[in-house]
Order: sequence, then structure tokens, then C-alpha cells
Amino acid sequence: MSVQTQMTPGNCSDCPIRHRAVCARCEVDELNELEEIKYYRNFEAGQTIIWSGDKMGFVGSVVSGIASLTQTMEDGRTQMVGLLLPSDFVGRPGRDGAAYDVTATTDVVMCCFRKKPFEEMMERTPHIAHRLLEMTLDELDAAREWMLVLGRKTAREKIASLLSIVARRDASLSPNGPSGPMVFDLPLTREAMADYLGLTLETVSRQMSALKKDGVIQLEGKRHVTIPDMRRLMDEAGDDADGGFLG
Amino acid sequence: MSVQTQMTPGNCSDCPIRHRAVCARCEVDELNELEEIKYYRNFEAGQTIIWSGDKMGFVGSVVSGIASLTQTMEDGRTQMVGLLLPSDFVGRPGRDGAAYDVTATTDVVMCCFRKKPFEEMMERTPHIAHRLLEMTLDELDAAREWMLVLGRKTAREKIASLLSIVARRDASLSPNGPSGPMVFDLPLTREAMADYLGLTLETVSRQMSALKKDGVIQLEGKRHVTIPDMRRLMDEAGDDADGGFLG
DNA sequence: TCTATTCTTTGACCCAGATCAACTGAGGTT
DNA sequence: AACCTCAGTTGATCTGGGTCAAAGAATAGA
Repeated sequence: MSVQTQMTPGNCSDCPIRHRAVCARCEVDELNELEEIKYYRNFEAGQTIIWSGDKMGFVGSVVSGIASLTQTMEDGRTQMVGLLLPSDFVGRPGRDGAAYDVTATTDVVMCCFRKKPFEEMMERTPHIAHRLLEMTLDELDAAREWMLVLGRKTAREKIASLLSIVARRDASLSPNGPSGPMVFDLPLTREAMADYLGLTLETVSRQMSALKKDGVIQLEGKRHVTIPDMRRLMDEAGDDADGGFLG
Repeated sequence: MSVQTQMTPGNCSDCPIRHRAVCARCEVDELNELEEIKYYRNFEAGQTIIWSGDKMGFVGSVVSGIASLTQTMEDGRTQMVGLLLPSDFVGRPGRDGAAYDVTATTDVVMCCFRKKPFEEMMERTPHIAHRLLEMTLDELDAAREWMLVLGRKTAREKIASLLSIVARRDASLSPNGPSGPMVFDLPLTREAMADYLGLTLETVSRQMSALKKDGVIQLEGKRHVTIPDMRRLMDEAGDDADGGFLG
């Protein structure tokens, strides 16, 4: 999951490692090579894609839907450690076991590559290794930004942070530019939000109600969110770093 | 900062990107090339190595001492997002700005490479890009493991987690193997520990005292720690994943 | 030796968020 | 329509860790 980078989906649908921005780098020979080892898999909402510790025979990227990475303690406490949106990469070239559970939050289509051939291709095509390094550095930045959220922010700030991130990454919004109102459907249940934010679902619910009451967000039903003023929301998130999202 | 990987320092002191394990991969031509663009810098404890947002002209790795990565909000709340121990890499090839402050916690010696030539060399030497990808994936795993600590663990568990990590990465210990008692000096002040764990320094102090009272750790002075039973400490940390550290 | 200064510990009290519990409301099934 | 079930809301109460305050302990300097 990347916080810094915006995505323009829909382009470059055959790209081996889907680019976050409009793809300007596709190289035909790369694609042709990959075509042979590429396949698609569908997962239903709630289904586990990979169990932590399992041997992973593939790497891949999310084509549609949303998946989440979670870690769980023996006593059941769970923490979401990443959100995989379309174009995000899954898997660890050079690693055998998965480090955390990957679960489909909505229905998910993944574009997979068998790991061995993918790794061999990485050897031959430095381009891909570079792209992967770049993406991994993005994820690392995002993970570290999230550490600040988890460690130091209040419940209200946490909710605002999550809403900003989802708003930023969801393309179906801001018909009037990034400073206009934003409209989107939350792809997460209150429980999933809680797991992401290190809160309980009750606290999430209460803070959502509070933000609604204060006019920071509007809610239709449980999932449909309107953000009348993105800047206001970002203030609530206490975020200095907006990744250049707003002017 | 890596949680999973152990380091055996002292080997391979000229290696461009120092390996965490005993180095079996040094290649002479690589070294010779790097020698030209390599230089050393010293920092005193407390000194800032890089300010968040600054343009970074170099990448490098920690040779000795300990540095920390921190993020700070406008109101002063700070969260440490990474701990850099000897052999850890600093910098983001392909990125211009630093994403967070890097501060010397103790006196630090860094081995630096000017960024441009380093990146050019990365182009020519896929080996290095792979190594860097591997290291970045390790950091990502560590960051995500830390998200569980920050989001879901109690203060006591947090302290125990931090102590395990420091113990695991400190080489000057376990004269009687990994199941014997461990002895080391904490490289962090109580405040730094608090910033790492998302706590206040008072809570850190109280929990250290509690762990001491309960015999989980022994303290001589403020910094010198003995862990009579590593397994006991890991139980206190609530960690299922010990990274294969103990049998 | 006698301060300063910096780091740490400990105590008293408070509050944000957890916990426990009841309730609402939208689908879906029969 | 009657009944589930699942997701979310809201209330009442409790508590872990924060906050404020004061007092050691170690080191450096004069």
C-alpha cells in the first residue's frame, strides 16, 4: 500500500508489474516473456489468499478488489499491516514463506506469476528488479508512516488518516479536482478499520459518528462517504506530510 | 532494522553493502569500483544525520554506532520508525528527498557513497540491486512486525519486544549460546525507547521496573541488562514469531 | 569538593479508549 | 409477514497508560 503515490488505474492492463502511475515504461519484449508464465486467480470476499508461514509458489499483483495483510497473535489480537489495492504487488522474490496472512476483503482478482520463472526473469531483466525495489521502498515508506499513526495518533486522528488514504487512492472520486468534495465507498467494515488502526470497532464507530456530527464527513448508509473539504479532513488527521496531494 | 535476520559483524568490512550474515558474496570487481566513490563520515551522539525532506546526496550504511529514523508531528509528538544498527543501509536509491529524520543515537560512523555514481553502478551491477531489494524486503517485514507491536501490544509486551530485538541483534552477548543468559547494554535512553514503542518515558520506566521485580530481566545501573531466560522474555513479548531465533 | 545538568524513578491522579451489553436496521430466506 | 443474521450504533462502566509533579542518581564542570 502506498500513501505517497497516486494511481491512475485502467492503463497498462497487461503490464507484468502494474505501475501506479500512468505507465510509460512498458516494454514489449518483457510482456511477451511474461505472458507465458502469467495466470489469473479469483478470490471471494473473506477468502484467505495466503496463510502466514505457507510456502508461496507465486508472486503477483492485485487486478481488482481489495486484499489485506494481517498479523495475528495466538490470543486472537490482530493487526492489519497493509492494504492491497489494485496495482499493488504481493509476494517476496527470494523468500519462501509468507510473512503474514493475505485475505480478500472484497472479491479479488489477482494476476499471478509462478515464482521460479519470475525470479529467473528478474535476473535477466534488471528493469524489473529496479521497479520492484522502487515499489518496495514505497511500501516501506507507507508502513513507516503508518507506524506514526499507530504509535502516536488519537482515535479521531487515526480515523481521519485512514479516510484520507482511502480517498487518495480511490479513483472514482473528486469529479471537481482534488480540492473539491470527494465521494467514495469505504471498502472496509468497521472491524477491518479497527484492525488497521489498532482500535476496537466500537471506538471506530463512535469516532465516525463524531466526525459526521462535526461535519468533517457525510455518511449515507454505513459505507458511502462524502468528504466536503479534503483539507479539513487532513487537518483532523494531524498530517504534515500530505505527499503533495493538495497544493 | 531487521528483526528476522541475525548479523555477524566484523566480516567483510569493505563490502559496499554490508551483509547481515557472514559475507559469502563479496566480489572483487564490485569492491574496486566502489572504492572510488566511497567515503566515511562521523557523527556525534545526538547529531542529526539527515533532516526529513532534505535532498539526500548520498546513500550508505552504518559502520558503527546506532542511528534512528524518526517522524515528528507539528505539535512535537514523535515516533521512531526504525533503528539502524551496524550493517544497516540508509537512503533511497531513485529518491531525492529523505522521508524522515535520521539521528545518531550514539556516536556513529557511516560509510557513504555519492548517490549518482552509486545508482549508475546499480544499473551496471544487477547483483547490488538484488541485494538492496532483499534488504528492503527485510526492513518491510520488520516495519510490519513493529506495526503489530504498536497497534496491539500492551506496554509490558512492548518493552519485552524491544528487549528481545535488541538482544537478538547485539552480538556481544550469549557467551553460552542462544539459550543461555544474555547480557548487553541498552543503546537507547528511556525516552528513545518510549518513542520507539509509542509510550511515554514514565511508562517505559515503570514497566522496566516491573520486569525487573518479576525477574524477567536484571538491571545494573540504567543501561546494563541481563536476560536470564530468553524464552521467558519472548513469552512476555507475546511473540509467536521468533524468527527461528530459539530452537 | 560542591554544584549543575541530564537521565531516571516513583507517586498521585485523570482520561481516552477498552469492555460489556443492549439495541437498530438492512437484507435474505422461508 | 415473521424470522434470522450480520453490520453497525450507542450507552454505562472500567482501566491501562498518560499527565503532572517531585525526588533520586550519575556524570561533568568549576
